[in-house]
Amino acid sequence: MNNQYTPGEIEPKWQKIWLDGGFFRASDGDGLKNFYCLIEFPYPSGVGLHIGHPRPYTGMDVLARTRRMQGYNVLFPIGWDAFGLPAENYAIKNNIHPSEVVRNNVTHFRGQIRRLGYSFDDSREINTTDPAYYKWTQWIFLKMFEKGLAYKSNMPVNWCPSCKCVLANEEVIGGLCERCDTPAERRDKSQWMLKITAYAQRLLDDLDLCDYPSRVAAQQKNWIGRSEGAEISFPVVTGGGESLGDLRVYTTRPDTLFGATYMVISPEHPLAANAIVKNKAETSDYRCAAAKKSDFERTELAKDKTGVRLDGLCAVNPATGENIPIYVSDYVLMSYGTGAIMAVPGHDERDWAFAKAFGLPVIEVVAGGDVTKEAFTDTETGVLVNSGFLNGLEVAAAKVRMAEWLKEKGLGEPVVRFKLRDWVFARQRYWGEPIPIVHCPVCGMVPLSEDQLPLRLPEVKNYQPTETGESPLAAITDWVHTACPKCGASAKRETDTMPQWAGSSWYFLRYTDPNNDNALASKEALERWMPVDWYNGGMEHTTLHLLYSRFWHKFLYDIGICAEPEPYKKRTSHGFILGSDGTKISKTKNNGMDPDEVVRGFGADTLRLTILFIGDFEKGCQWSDKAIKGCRRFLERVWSVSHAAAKDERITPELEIKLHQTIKKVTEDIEELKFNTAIAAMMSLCTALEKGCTRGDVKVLLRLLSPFAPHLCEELWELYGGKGLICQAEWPVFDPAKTVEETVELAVQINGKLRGTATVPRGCGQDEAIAAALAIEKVATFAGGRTPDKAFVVPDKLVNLIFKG
RNA sequence: GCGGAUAUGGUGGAACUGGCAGACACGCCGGUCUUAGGAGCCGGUGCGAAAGCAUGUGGGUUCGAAUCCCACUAUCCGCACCA
Repeated sequence: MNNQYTPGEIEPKWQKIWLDGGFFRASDGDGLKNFYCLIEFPYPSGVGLHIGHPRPYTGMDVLARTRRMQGYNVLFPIGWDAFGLPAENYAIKNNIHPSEVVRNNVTHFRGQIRRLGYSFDDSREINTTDPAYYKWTQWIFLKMFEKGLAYKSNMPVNWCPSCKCVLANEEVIGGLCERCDTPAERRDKSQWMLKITAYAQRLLDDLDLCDYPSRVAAQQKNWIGRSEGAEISFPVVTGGGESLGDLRVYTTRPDTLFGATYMVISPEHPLAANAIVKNKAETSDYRCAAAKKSDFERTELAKDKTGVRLDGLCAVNPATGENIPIYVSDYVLMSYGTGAIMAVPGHDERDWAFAKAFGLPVIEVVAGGDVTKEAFTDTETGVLVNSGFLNGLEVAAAKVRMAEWLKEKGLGEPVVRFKLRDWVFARQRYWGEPIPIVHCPVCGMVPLSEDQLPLRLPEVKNYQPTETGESPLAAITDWVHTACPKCGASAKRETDTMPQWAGSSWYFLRYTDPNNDNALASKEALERWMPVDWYNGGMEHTTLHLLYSRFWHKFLYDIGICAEPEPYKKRTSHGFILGSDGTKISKTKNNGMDPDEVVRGFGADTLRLTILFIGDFEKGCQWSDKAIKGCRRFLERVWSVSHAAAKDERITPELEIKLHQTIKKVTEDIEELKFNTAIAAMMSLCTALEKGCTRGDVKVLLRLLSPFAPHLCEELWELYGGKGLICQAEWPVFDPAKTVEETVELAVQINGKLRGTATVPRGCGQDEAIAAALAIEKVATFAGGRTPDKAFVVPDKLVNLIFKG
């Protein structure tokens, strides 16, 4: 008999059997209990799988395998998010076509993933760079164009000088390019935009329909950034009293209008370039200096307030009727609100700092603080003062009263604002979906018709990004020059491509029907599988992919493609995994692990177990080689105990309670992604089995363990289990009555201090428990015949006896 | 500054709804088998000689607090001149 556990042999064996048998293919049959379980599909980079991948994949694989054993028809797909800069940069460096780079990387990834024994549905693999796939990415874009949600606009965008490409706001982290940490510059460019802001309110409201962790929901809420306030008009006049129209401001504190002692406009505001301004040279210098600053510099230098007064102009505070000066300062952003503010230095920190720097008056209009020392920004406790008809009101009431007053006088109205900006949706690079729009000198922007999709990426010799900010596609004249689909005149194609986020914004829909050529997916398939039951992914995608894909899905819902307003029923997030030294994994530091190496050395099952055992799935954790050994040891023990088990199939009564307890624990822990404690429970069960057990006992453990260590369990199931494969076996069910012992140990305390334990029958009454506690020698000695003054009994848990004096 | 989280032995980490803190594992110590052990198996292992003391710090509530409340500190993540 083979008594050696040899993962190197049994793992490839089972991987082949699973694949050949198609055991993990989801069925599109009717009347089944369906479960759609999703991981974020990987970007197939050249270096292959790294430590970050196996953790979420293994976690979700455990869930998928468990669900199948519980009788569900499970969709657990994988695909490749393969457009994007790294493949293109690699292609440039090594002079290989990006599509070939992707093909090689995918082959590598697929092999690595297979060697880890994941139960992905191999028949539904998708690839965002496949024209049959991106046809539908382009189709969705055209639908958005049709509805006015995709538009071209000339506006300041984030430009990465290193990637030579624009970035979405979400891709700029602290002023730096997310990908290469180069400070992003601001450039004025005509760009394709998607009007995600049109969905801001719904993206916020519908968070209530989703089961998201609080940190995810909070982060999205924050990013959408809703605020309620008012827009107010301030008349602008020249020194001579001549009217120049109104200056509109947005404020969340209309109640403080009486305290507005000056105004500030952004350097980009049209009024800053007004011809009537007397100190034109000075203001113009300031505007140029601000324009030159990158966003990075503008935020880094944030705290020092600079600015220039517009001489020859002033505004009129509509509440007080007083003339107040207007300044230009870069602490006011053109991109939020109206690009102009009323400054209330008494009650806004930034205004206070500016007023101090420029010697401007500070007026207290909300009592409660000391505005000579700092701005008083509290809105809960203050009462209005120096504010005419608002005097004596609390802030909330003052806001209401002011809104009425503004409406009466026609000076302003309530407004809701969001921090969320529209999505910059074009990149000046080669390796992305071509935007299916033609620029016609006669008709303007003309969309391709549906039958002209997919618009394929042309072959090029040179993918180098250009210094001018034009896409490499612009150099392919054959491709660029085309006939207008509408009038036939000679026209030019759009040469920008879509960002990497395009393909991933709807991929989960394609899995439901991956080969459909007539629709992005059939209605039946979408209804069968959507919404995704459980989507696990990384926190880093909360404001990017998660928000973008919710937006696209809502749009598809609006045009009748999808039946549900939200794509994901439940979202969880695995913690970030750090290197063995507690820092971010990096190749140079050699603090990570190579999955292939661990598979070779210990086996895939050991790797799967280790990566889940190492800590709480949803919290961050540190990779450590130490844990591998213990997990491999455990599998060896399962191997030996299975061989050593008595041939009897009946369960041993002594173990029965432990078995039911473990089934309960493992089943419940998997639902909560508490894989680490589930594994601990199985280790403990294994220890119990080692003291003597039957094959029936072992079979319970094998089924519980099989989602975690599927190869080993298949092998042992084949040897001792019985019919079929363990991946198709039934998940064990526990009997709640059998999870509890007949007797329990009560903790016995005297005056709150633990003094011993007493064994009593489960469910015994108070008096019996107290009597048992008093019977303990130590307690009896202490009591010396006295009865306790008081006693607290927690049934089946604890007795606390109180003796006074 | 705002929002979200975390803090428990030598280490990774457990602990239901307030009820025996340290499950499970690593490491370490001892034993055993062995020509040998960086293998296996068995036993021990929070600190303290003990009374006792222990869940980042300081208070509080309670018969009883890792858990609840208040005030801090430290670390991590996200956002940040958003009016």
